[in-house]
Amino acid sequence: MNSHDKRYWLLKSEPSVFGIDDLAACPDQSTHWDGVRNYQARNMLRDQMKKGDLAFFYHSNCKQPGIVGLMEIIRQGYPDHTAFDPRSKYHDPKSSPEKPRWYMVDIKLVKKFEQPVSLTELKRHPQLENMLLLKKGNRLSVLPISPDHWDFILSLTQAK
DNA sequence: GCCAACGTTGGC
DNA sequence: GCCAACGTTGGC
Repeated sequence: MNSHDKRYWLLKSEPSVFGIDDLAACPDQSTHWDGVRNYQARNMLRDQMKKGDLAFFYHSNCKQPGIVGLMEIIRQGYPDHTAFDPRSKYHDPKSSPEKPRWYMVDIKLVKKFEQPVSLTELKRHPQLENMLLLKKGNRLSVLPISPDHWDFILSLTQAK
């Protein structure tokens, strides 16, 4: 068991690039969360995300943006090797195995919601008004979620 | 496709 | 260190 307190996160991905159904199709419904190229997000992946933490899967930049499922962090931050690959679209020549600049975690699908929680719905609830995701201009692809918000959003997925 | 709100780059 | 130019994100 983990001795630390479990933390909650939200991870964004464009479904046209990698959506929750792609994750569901992965062996063991698990893969690495690669391609994060923002320092603030990197720091959270590298320093704060721990094995056993839970994360919402958020579909961004698509017709129906929203939270579509939840995942577990099964491996904490380690160097993102796609940065080392010149053929990868995530290649960064300034990152090397000796001095990695970017990090990723491994995640596993826990549940795909039968009823996704759309961005529109999230905005409708005053309980969520200071959620980072809903702050103006927010563009971070990795965001912490407070336990209260986590529980509240989960309760929405069980609504009829 | 538009555009606001960022983040990054690089000249000075 | 400043800041203009540029690139990206992401809702609409």
